[in-house]
Amino acid sequence: MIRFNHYKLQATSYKLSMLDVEFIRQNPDQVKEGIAAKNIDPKLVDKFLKLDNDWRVKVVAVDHLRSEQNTVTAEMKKSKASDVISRAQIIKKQLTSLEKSMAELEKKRWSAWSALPNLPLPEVIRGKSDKENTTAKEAGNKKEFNFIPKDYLVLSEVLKIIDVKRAAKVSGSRFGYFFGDAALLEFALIDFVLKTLLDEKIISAIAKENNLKISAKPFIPVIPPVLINRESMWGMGYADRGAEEIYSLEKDGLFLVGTSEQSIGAMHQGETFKEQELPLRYVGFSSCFRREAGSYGKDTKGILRVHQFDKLEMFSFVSPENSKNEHKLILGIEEYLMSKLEIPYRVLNICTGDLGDSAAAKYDIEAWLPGQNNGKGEYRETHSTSNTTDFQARRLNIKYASEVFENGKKPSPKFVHMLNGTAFAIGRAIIAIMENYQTVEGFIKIPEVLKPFFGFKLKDGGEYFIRPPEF
RNA sequence: GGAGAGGUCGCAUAGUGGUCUAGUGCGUUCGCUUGGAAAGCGAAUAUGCCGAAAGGCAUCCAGGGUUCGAAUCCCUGCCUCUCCGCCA
Repeated sequence: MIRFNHYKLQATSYKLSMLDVEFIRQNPDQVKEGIAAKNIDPKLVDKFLKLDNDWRVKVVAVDHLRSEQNTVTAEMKKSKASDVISRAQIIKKQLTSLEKSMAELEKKRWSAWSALPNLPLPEVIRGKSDKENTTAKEAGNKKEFNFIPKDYLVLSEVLKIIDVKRAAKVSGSRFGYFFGDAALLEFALIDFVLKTLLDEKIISAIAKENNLKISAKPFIPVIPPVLINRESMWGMGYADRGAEEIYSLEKDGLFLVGTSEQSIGAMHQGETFKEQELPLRYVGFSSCFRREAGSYGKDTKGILRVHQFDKLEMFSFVSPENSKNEHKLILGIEEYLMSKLEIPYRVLNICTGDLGDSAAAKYDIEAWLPGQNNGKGEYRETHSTSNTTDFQARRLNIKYASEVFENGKKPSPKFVHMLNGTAFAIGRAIIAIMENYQTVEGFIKIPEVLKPFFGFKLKDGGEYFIRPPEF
């Protein structure tokens, strides 16, 4: 169990905020509704408000006393009379004890505040668990196989491209080696994603396809650190609930990212963008690390659920009025990538009960895996995109400043909205390719869109099949 | 890992116990000036909290300590730079 020390953060983070305090005070019922919809006890709101109120009373008292102290200190410059000194000493004593009790309240208030998750957007379906997620659409043609399609693990056994047994010797369960063409598939997917996300024309076309009036600014490729500090992890909203999912290096105070979202989002902490710099879009590539502590017994075989995998991740910083469209654009890109790969998928609207702490809205994409369920096929999650609105931005103090005057003045900087979405989780994408592109012989045909990368291997007829080593 | 230097208001710098409610320069904004601009002149220019407001309080990397009083003194941590060592 990892323990995050919020109190250490508290003093440096008093400038920061989680949910807007003023909003919680003015709209407690709305906050309770949103929290309850996420299956979190709405009484936390009352707990926070009580502590908030007590703390404010203390702050006023302390400020008043400090003001007195400043007055006496100023007198002291002129006269060091004994009555002035004794008054100063009395104030100091009172202050010391008052400040102590204020600090205690501040800690309690801080952790109560910190425990409140982001609120779901009003249009998100209210639901208890993933069972109440709804299917927004199904897309792509499921191939008709004239044989029973095999599970990717069965295929790789013969093809010798994924090895979990040796990985178990070296690292334990839930790890894998990717060999040969499986490794090349990873590089091909990276190549394909970058060609897509760096191309303004493609992004513009995707926006048009989805009827979005939105900038077609390309993504900036980034390879971020995978070890990040506590403040950054906390700021991205991953340190409170679900901390047991995170690998930590206690000795160094560092944490392994579960997704490059965490290191990309946190890199702009404390910064203020100019409005014209937005949207700011990144596509990150990194290894991702997950303890999978809560998933004992789930997907224990193979590489569907592993402790380490590589992922290409989209991340956007946008102004608040653009975040819903940005979310749809990211979903649109995910769908574009899947449709270009010609893998059938469905899009899920994630209900409130299945949202994480930082998300206000979320869509998942599940790819069709024909080899699962004894060849009957099954949908499995491959993509996920969340709009965290201003939740992460508040915790990390990321704002943007408008150059447009309002009432003859520049408005003060506002919090940005931050969004993330999977381009490809490589392992799962490779699984989807293997199962959807398998042949009766147990070979894997390379998808059309990935062919350019495999150009040097293309055989007669411009095709290339992954085959067992003896071929 | 060893030795040294340093972290001050957007940037650059001054500041070694009360005169710092932090000076100066640059940048930025507004005004004057101008046919228009530049220059010049004048003014403004951090954030957070409490407050209806007036105003008050806090913040000089962070945390702790000394003191009636800390940017300044002491301790700890983090970060940056220079040199040495090790290293893809």
